[in-house]
Amino acid sequence: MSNPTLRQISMLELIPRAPRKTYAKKLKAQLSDRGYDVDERTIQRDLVSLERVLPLICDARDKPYGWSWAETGLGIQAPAMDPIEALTMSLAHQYLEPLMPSASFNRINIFFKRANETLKESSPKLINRWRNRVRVLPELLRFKKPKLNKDVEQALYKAAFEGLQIKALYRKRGESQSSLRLIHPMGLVMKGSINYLICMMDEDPDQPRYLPLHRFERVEILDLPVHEPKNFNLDEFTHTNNLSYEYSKNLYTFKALFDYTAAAHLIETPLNSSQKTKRLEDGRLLVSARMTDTLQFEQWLMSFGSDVEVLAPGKLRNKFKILAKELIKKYDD
Amino acid sequence: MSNPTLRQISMLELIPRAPRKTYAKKLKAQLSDRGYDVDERTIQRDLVSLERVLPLICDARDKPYGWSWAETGLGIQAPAMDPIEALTMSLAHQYLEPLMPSASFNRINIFFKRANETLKESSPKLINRWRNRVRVLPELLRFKKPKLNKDVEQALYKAAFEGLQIKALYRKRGESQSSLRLIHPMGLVMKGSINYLICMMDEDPDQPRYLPLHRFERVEILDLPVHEPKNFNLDEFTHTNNLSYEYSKNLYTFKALFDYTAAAHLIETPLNSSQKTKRLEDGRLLVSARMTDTLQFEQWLMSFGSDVEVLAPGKLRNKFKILAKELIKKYDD
DNA sequence: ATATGAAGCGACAGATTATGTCGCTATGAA
DNA sequence: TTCATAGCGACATAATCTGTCGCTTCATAT
Repeated sequence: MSNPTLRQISMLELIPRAPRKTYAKKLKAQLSDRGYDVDERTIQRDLVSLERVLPLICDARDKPYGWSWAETGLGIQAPAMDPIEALTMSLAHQYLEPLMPSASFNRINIFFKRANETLKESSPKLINRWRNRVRVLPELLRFKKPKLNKDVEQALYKAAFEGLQIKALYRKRGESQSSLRLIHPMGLVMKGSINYLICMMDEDPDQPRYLPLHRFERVEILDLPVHEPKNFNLDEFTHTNNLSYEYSKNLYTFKALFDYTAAAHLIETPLNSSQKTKRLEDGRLLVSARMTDTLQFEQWLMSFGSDVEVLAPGKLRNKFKILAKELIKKYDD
Repeated sequence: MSNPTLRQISMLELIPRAPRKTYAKKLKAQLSDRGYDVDERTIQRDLVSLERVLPLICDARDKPYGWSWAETGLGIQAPAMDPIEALTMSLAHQYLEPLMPSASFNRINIFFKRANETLKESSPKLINRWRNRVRVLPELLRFKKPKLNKDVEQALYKAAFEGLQIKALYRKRGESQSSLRLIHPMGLVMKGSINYLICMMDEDPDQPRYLPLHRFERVEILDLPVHEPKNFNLDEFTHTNNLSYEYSKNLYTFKALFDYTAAAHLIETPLNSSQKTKRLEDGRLLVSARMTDTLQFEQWLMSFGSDVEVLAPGKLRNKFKILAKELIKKYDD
């Protein structure tokens, strides 16, 4: 344990990225916990010597000096990402980019940057080819993402994680002015391009609410633990508040006829493992499966337009009957 | 540069994760390139001394010994992930899990594992709370993901990245037997839960094809560069092959009336920056925007069922008219 | 069976480094 | 001014690092 290498590696792992910083004394304590009991002087010397060869920054404006990794520096990573891992990371990057709020996404960009570094090093010429040759295609329409303040986002995550009350400037839907509120964060829900804070508000201490993060203007974390209803259950909350789409936990046996080309993909990516398909003589595809009763599923069915005919359950077929009639009413002029 | 710490860190960064391995001699050469010119004996000694304190594995069955990081070991990472970064990573994890092919996803799991490690350390009690209090909700129906062989996937990525021909056992849609083919990989397209290899096949050397990865049974990478059509353009290919949904690059001015509650989210997450909304006296929401002509957009509109009435363009309104008539035909019995 | 070569390992010695200690200095707060 | 805190230079000693060399082992070629 008296190995200077290992101690220095541990120390490097303890130094945060700028703008956060740490101090010799703190490092001494942390290293001591890990079994490296050395003089503070040694740590100072280590820091200075590592600073010469790594992107470390010493903020010497105040004493004690604050040490951090340069914001853009690449740091250390071992073991090396292998090229396939790196490719997969660059894919993950493409998957996430349109989905995550950009403030969050930027925050972890450094990991994807490192993946690209790896690729660049292993085959500098191929990386451009890869970029031109890989696409993650959207499955559905992409909406504009609401703008989200980075500090606000960070504070809300932190408060939700640590279970601390916040004082926040929040603008209600439709209102142009935001007002100061005391809020007890209880959870986060990401849905499409909108993130919601699930919380209790002091003005109505019985009913949990969901507030889109982008309507927060300023957030201050208080040092008070949140008060929340006993036995609060996030899943239950999202269901009863139409954040997730389940109508009920009811299962029914679904049956429908699809246009073959429109639904051929179901053969390889079935709705679930209960699905059965059969191609009929008229070319159409008969699909049946046990499904839970969700709005989402109905929307998905409707998106097929006239390429689907629902057979069962009767209730669902009926909904489509009504739909047909209402559409005729709208368009038959 | 004669600092043993830095040399050892560099060395650790050069050691791959098991089952891949590296050798003392190779390390000597690589370190020499980086300016650390030391004897091979020194490297051997470093390896042995680091093995005692880090999850390194020495495969001593053959000589030269093969060195690697233990498959499950956590490795080194500096600078420290800050807690917010770690939270964001754990979010990214939730976003990706249902989207990525699981073979890929497992491959980069180690990064998310590390994020959890960070959280566990900073607030061991809160991590469970976080798990219970954060949800990424699906925007659309999730299908079962086709099973994908890990080695096959890895080989196809590699071949696509490096532009090498492959010999593969591929099963055509509908066929139960797979057959051996010579294939020239040109790109990858991820769409929903299916990944496609874009490639030329020797049996038809003019027309690029797209083959779902899960229909490959075995892949062998050859050491021959791919032959591909001149000026191949992936985006063009996906458009003309219905992988991406664009009908044309045509823009039109879209106008429709939405049920207010069904479409209220458009106010905060507009279709694009050209969108304008207006609430009418009857409560409905008039939405207009410049849109490109895509199947996807039409499907999205249809998924609203009778909660939308398309006004313009006339062509699109007409499509809905026809839809209404066809639905009536199907359901009016 | 023998020769050959490659790789690992122990030993050694000299050079280098690492470390704790101490005292001095600079800085800001009381 | 005094006091406390940190940083820093110096120093002596212990610990280490490193290149070298020769021995051993093992697999392969002859």
